[in-house]
Amino acid sequence: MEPSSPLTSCLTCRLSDLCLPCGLQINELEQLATIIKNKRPLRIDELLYSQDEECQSLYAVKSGSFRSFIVNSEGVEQTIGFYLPGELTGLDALLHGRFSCYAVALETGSVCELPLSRLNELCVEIPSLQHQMTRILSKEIASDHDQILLLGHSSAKERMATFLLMLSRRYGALGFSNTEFKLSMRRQDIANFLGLSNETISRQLTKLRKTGIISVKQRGIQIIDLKLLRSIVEPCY
Amino acid sequence: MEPSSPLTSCLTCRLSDLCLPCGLQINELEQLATIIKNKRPLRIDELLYSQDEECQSLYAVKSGSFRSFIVNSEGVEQTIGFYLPGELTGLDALLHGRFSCYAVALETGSVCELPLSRLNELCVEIPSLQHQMTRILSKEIASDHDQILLLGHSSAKERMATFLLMLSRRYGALGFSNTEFKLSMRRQDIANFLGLSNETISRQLTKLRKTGIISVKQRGIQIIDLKLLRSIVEPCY
DNA sequence: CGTAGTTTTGATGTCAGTCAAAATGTGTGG
DNA sequence: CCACACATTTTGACTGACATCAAAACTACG
Repeated sequence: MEPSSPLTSCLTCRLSDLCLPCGLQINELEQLATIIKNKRPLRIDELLYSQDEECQSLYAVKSGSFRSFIVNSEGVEQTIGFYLPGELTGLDALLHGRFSCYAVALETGSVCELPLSRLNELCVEIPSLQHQMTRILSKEIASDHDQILLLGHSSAKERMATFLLMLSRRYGALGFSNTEFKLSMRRQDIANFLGLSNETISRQLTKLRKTGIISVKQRGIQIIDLKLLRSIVEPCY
Repeated sequence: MEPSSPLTSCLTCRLSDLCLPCGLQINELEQLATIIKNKRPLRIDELLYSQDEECQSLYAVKSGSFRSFIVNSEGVEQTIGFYLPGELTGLDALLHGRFSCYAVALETGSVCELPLSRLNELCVEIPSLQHQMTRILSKEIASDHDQILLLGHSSAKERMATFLLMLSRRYGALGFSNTEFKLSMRRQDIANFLGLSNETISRQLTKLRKTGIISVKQRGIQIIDLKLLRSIVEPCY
């Protein structure tokens, strides 16, 4: 009998190169797999965790997609990011042991639950697991810095292009098409993420469609001219 | 004879509660102190490290202040943050081993250099040091999220107030006055950090001065009505 | 088929950017 | 100590990109 159900085993998971197991030996993977708890699938709009809630576990996205957002004292909501399969959520909770944002399912999806107490024990035992944790934390910081640059110094057009390119890259890394994908979030969510209004998102998508760079069918996006899309962000292209 | 010069010893450093040593035992502090290298003081505008440069060490600010910024492919500069004494820089380099931003001295200052190879060894030996590293990484993520919220959803007035309150809090934590301090950065740096123009910074400071909330004498700032300043950011105040 | 939610489109307003110039500060050499 | 050059900050006038408001079009789902 396996130490854990096949569904949660990191050994057979096709996401293992993107996720926490990256760089681990087989016996270490087995150890990691033993601490993972199954969480029942979440449905659209279901909360994975809430801001200020005590953080007992981190969560790795197994399927579906999630949106994280913070709410400030005035009730203003800011979408911080979107999580796709293989990505780890809740890293900002390691400071005080409480989640500093909400995470909500954008579609039906599932996660691997990693109880913090056991994860911490394992990190002491397996230095390469600790190392991978540190790399994931550092990656989050680097990508937050990119987001700060985007929000501080880009036009609506550049933000829209950057957003589509970011999804393209991440879907590509997952083995999906990097030119054709379905948005799991509403226009409103994209707008909030990019610091724009949903009307502006709509208009920018229309412009990109009319110039033949993309095709838009509701949530379905097809990137027709990837180079031209890149040139919006990097004119040297 | 001491294992390291008194200047770099974490045992006597008044910043130890804010910095990497937080939560460590005395013997662990001694170990940490042995790996710290002295760096000669940096003068204004001197680079501590550069974007894309190989990261051999992290740096903890000992005195003075630093500005970190990234430059995108178009040459656009975005100030990511300001580092005050007790704060650790270069955390975004842990992913690929290269700095992903520049760090420059805003005034004469000095740093403790922490060679990564030795720091990593020590983290394996001392779990509470590793834990503190993780907390510092998580703190950086949480504060980046706050910055994303600020850039995505705040007016110029709110950004200016938030910036002053952030400095007030951090100077306070260092044991300095939280109502009277000298800005070490130019208006242009503040503007770039907040995603605004330097003219807007100037105008916002003038407005705050005229309403009696602060007094401005060049780089010298005095917060006259802290509550009123807070109420700009949190109306419930 | 009808209702509710989402997206698109259009008209108008505003906050902050840009440009330009004046005011103030800083540093250097005589 | 002063005079000059240069950098930074402030102020004013104008502009423009995106927000806001409003309504229509589209989609989804019972």
